[in-house]
Amino acid sequence: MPERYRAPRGAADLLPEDQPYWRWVQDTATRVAESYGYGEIQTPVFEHAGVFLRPGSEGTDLADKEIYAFQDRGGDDLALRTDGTHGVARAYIEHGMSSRTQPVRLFYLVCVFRYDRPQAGRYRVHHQFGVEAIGDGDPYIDAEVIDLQRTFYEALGLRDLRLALNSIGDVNCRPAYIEKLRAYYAYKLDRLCGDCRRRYDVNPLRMLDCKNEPCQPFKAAAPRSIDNLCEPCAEHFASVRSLLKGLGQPYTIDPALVRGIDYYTRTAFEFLPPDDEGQQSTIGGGGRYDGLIEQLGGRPTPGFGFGTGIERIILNLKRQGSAPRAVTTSTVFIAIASRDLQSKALIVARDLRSAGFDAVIGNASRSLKSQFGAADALGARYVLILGPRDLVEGLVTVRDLQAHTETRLPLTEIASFPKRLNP
RNA sequence: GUGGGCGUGGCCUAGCGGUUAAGGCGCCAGGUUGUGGCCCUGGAGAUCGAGGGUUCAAAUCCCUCCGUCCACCCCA
Repeated sequence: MPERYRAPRGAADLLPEDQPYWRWVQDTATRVAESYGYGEIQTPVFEHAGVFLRPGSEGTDLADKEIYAFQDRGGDDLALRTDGTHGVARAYIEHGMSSRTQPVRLFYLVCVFRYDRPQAGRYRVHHQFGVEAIGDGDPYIDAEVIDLQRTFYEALGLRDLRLALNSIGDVNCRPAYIEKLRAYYAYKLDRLCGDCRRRYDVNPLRMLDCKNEPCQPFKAAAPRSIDNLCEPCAEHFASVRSLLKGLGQPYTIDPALVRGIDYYTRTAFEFLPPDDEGQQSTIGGGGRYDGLIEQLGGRPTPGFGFGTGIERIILNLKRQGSAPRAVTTSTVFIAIASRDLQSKALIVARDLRSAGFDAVIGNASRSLKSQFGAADALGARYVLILGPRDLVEGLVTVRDLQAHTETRLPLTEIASFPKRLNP
């Protein structure tokens, strides 16, 4: 017995019946992004591992334990993409996009890979819709992209999402802030949870969103990054807030919002469902990454973007009972009464398709009754019966499954039969 | 990486120590030798997740492993 395989852990199949949701979300994403002037970009599923594993990326879970890295047969170190931003940034540099009109506005719909234990709303292969505006550090861009994201959610009917906003400073002010944070926690370490003691060394910012009970009292009084921004960062953040206010875009400042990817600077944000009880409920998030392009060998170039998880969007759409609008089709099912008419059926089906119908051919070795059953299961509107009895007169029978009516038509006129059937 | 729940035909579920593992959905066929959705009848389809153990006897009890789901970590 050959081994029976199943999809690898955390990797799911998307069956035909799942597609309406996916199409809906992806079509909406494309439409909204293009309406803001963003152009679609596709980058490879894998990159040189160094694109993701840069100096500074160590200490993040994403780089340390979630990356799918491998050597190919030629010995190159490659890695499956963990997000969309890295590849886009690499492509921006590689294709000299800095000589295009700035900012370069890009969007993508991609699958990304993270080695992690799957659970509700989390997979090892998941899909993201993302947007990147590269080459303009103006706070206006932050507001535009956040606005785009909310517009996208609302176009899907995802309402009441909460926007959590923070600023984590830049290379000029963050080191000092981190030291301040360390100083604050230094003499409290023995009262913190084990995770936080570990974070103290590796990534002190992460201590801010610890959920363990012993650490809660200290979090509230911890120094906040927004109170420790350098002047340019503070001005930037104030502008972003002012622009969001002008847009009527509600948000809450979340001093504990620290994003897990190393390249973020200044603005960081997340969209969360209104009832966000779960910890992995973030629907989408992003921020500014003014150092990334430079880290990848480009000239210093600011960037801003978000990524949002399609699986989580669909999860939330289903939770709130939203469904894609049903598509009405007019499929014609060709039932074959006699096996020697298969060749004829192929031709008739082709003619119907070029007349704009969907046409599906029945299994000629099955009874007509069975073929009608198949037409039903398919949701076909019409069944065209191809049988010798009609054919000797050059006719076919067409049954309307919805109207329960039936007509015989000349074979030469089938392309226009609905008009003849429902004048 | 850590913890917990669950693994019975394609799907959902009953059985929880003792004759050929039961039902529903779905699938196939017949009831109309050229006609659907309802109904009736019949049929196919199960190494009871895998391996080991206890027992006269195990889907049922024990152990190990695997898978899966949920939670933690973290993130979309």
